Amino acid sequence: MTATEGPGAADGGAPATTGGDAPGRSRDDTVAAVVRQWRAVHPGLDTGPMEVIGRINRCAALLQQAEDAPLRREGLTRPEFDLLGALRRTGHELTPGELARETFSSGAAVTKRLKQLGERGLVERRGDTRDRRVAHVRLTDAGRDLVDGVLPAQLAYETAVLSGLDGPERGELAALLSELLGRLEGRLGALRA
Amino acid sequence: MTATEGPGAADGGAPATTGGDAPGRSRDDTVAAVVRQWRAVHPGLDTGPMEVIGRINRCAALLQQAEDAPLRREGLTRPEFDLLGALRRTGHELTPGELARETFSSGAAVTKRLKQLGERGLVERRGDTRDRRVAHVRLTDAGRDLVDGVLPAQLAYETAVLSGLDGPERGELAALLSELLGRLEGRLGALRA
DNA sequence: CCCATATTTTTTACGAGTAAAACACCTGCT
DNA sequence: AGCAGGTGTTTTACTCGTAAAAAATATGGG
Repeated sequence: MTATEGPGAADGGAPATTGGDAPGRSRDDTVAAVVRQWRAVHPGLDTGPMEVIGRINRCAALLQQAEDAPLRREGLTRPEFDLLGALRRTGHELTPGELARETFSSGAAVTKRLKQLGERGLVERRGDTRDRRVAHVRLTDAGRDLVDGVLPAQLAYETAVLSGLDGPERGELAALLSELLGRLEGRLGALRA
Repeated sequence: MTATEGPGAADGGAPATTGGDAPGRSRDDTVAAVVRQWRAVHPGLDTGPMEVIGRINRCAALLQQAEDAPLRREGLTRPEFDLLGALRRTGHELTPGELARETFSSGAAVTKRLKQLGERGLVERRGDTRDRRVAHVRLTDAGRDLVDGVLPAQLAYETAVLSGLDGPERGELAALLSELLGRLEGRLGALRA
């Protein structure tokens, strides 16, 4: 989780609320073991959400470690690649603020990354003529080439990492995650109390 | 996801490989938008895995922010809680090395956390009598009470956060994630080349 | 016109994690 | 016994992200 997370986390739920049974027999992953321990210690607790949240966290941690491999080969961290990718996929210049929103990171982090990427000749900046507070950032040719060169390797690697899931399973997983994500994005700000 | 990630990341796939259609109509989440942008710029690319990996990363990021709330109220970070939780759910003492494995973090990180948690009176340590390199860490009464006090709030909060998914959906999602996680945990070490 | 306030970006101070080296200690071989 | 090499833990040096303050500029009301 990024970095910071773990299956040692607070998640492990009872199969009680498990409705439809999916394909494949129940593999015994780390989270299942953690859940069993919690249930043994606190039999009364509804550990349901752990099954989902714990696994999302752990999958994210493992996937990121894996995903980083092709990026690292090109000397990029994932946040850096995210920034370059945002510029590449939108196809136009973005301000630091827009980049921060686009990559879900703080403005300060974007400032630092831009400085580094600029020194490496991957991005350029120009000031806005109307409003002299704002800057406009764009990819250099080298930056664009780097993104275009890394992206296929990145996607191929991700495909390999996901190869355990067949087509329909992957589609179902994507759909369920989309459902969850849609709700999280819509409602989380309000819940954050 | 620990930490460092983002939907600005390299994920966004074509619905091409999407087999079985899940319940609910396709919500338009952030990842879907990112995927559309990538496909517009690179029409030939198989963006399939993005749909899954991008969403897992983004969900992990959002969930963690949400999850942190009940923990923060008690002055705990998630890694700290993971460490205390490992001690609580196993029910016995653990060595720093075991704690590192159990919480999927580095030994150095565990050393630092133990120091802080020790200063707060939540854990205690004693040296092994046979092998004087190893230490044994256990929860103090205060530590155990803290975990037991926070856990219900934590789980309740997680339930609320997941309330967008009904029972069967949650079960299916847990099953699919378990499938993926099982394979990742088994195979990732080998793939890490 | 000038001031108060808001906005965009950068700077500062600091906390947290990591990798690699350092320590301290064990174990087995000779 | 003595030492080579291995294991468990901590320390060191460094990187990276963040929150909060600062800097620079815009905007609207009096």
